[in-house]
Amino acid sequence: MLSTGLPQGAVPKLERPGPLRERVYEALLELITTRALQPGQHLVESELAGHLGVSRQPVREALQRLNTEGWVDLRPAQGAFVHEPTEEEADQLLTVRTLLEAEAARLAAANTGTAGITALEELCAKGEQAVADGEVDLVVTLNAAFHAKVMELAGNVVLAELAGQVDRRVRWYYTPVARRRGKQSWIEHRALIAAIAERDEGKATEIMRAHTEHTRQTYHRRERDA
Amino acid sequence: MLSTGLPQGAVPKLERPGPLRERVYEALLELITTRALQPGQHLVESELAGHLGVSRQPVREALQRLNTEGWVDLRPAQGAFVHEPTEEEADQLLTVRTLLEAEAARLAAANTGTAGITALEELCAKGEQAVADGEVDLVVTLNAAFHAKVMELAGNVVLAELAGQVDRRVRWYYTPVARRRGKQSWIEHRALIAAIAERDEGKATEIMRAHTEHTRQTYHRRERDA
DNA sequence: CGATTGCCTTTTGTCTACAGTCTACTGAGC
DNA sequence: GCTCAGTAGACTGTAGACAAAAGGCAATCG
Repeated sequence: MLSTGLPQGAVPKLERPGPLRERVYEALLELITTRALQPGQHLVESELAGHLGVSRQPVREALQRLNTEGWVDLRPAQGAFVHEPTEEEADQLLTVRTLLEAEAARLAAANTGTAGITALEELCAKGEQAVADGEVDLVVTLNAAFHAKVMELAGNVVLAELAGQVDRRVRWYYTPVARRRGKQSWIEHRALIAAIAERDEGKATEIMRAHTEHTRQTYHRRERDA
Repeated sequence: MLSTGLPQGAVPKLERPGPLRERVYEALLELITTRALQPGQHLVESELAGHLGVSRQPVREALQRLNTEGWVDLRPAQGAFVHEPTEEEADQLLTVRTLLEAEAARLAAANTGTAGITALEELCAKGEQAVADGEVDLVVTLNAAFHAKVMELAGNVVLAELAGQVDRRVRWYYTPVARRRGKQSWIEHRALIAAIAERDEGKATEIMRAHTEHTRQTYHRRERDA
């Protein structure tokens, strides 16, 4: 026990900058997902290093991590290139996402108590409000938060980690068309909450599966309507 | 098109050593999975570097990759430690594995032609032979090969990648007890092949699910019987 | 005798330098 | 005019060196 009379949360924890490679990683991921770095673009280590004001080393480490996670392709002795999503890959990612999310819904239905339900309902309310207000970016954020919450309630850390990566990449592919699926999406969220509250595993699984399948179909409609 | 009259596979590809970090990565992974490096052990970069005859840099890069894949925990400014599997984590991992493998079985049933069936049957025959001969290591290898083949037939690269990582970690946790599940396992493999050959997606899914669930139960029996 | 504080060792985090390799361009030969 | 060899440039892959942070130990003060 600390014998100083300081109140618990008063000390701002003296924000440590954290490892440089982490921040470089975050920065690059941000640049990629926002399309500031376009697919296929050649990433030169020294350029990025100079641009970010660090040495090549942290940049290298960040690039390698991005490589293992599928964001960039690392061609030997040639450099890093932003990964170019293919139609097939997007479809496969969506398949996996459906699988993981559906399982998360099932586990959430099995484990969640009233506290969790309340949290979901709050997020859902916020989301519906954001849709009504036409705040597109906020809707996207809240949608991610909702799914993340379901994942959290599932209580499977391994599953959550995998789904986190898959989701982020799906969102990357999907961003250009994410705008159109607004209202209907939150209706489905409501149904999911109900199923979880009833602890109906099968129902929750099916609703989530249908929900992410709708997302996939929206994605595929992209080409025709674009 | 190459105009040289050389046969296609004749040139031994002039074996390039490949990036050092890759080889270091493989080496460390081998050391971890074989328990040469025990869970919780502190991995010192300079030691590993000296031991492997390389500089610290490739070791660092390998460690970071191992970190993102969950093999080691990288505590800031303190170093790398071999990850210590917990009971809970093992269970979650097995859950995810069941999920991924079952989906792979479903997709394999949907896509596989006669060539694929033949390949599976060959692997299965080899496996049964190895069980009969009591060649334990070979059985483990063939089991992995069989599941990898099913995954390949599923034709979903993303799914395969995820399952590959999960499987490898499961096998790490599971190795000490992997010995006991021999004969029964290959009977189930036979059933799975039949379901895939019939293109019965539901049946294939269920068989694979039951199969990996058996594995999980075997794992949990470990404590009592050990 | 116990707690605290300062120093010291160890290890990581970062930067700079050098060597190997691939690409693209230039110029000569056919 | 086209092809091919040669060469120069650029970038990555690797190594070594320096600085900063964390943990451990001992000496000191209460």
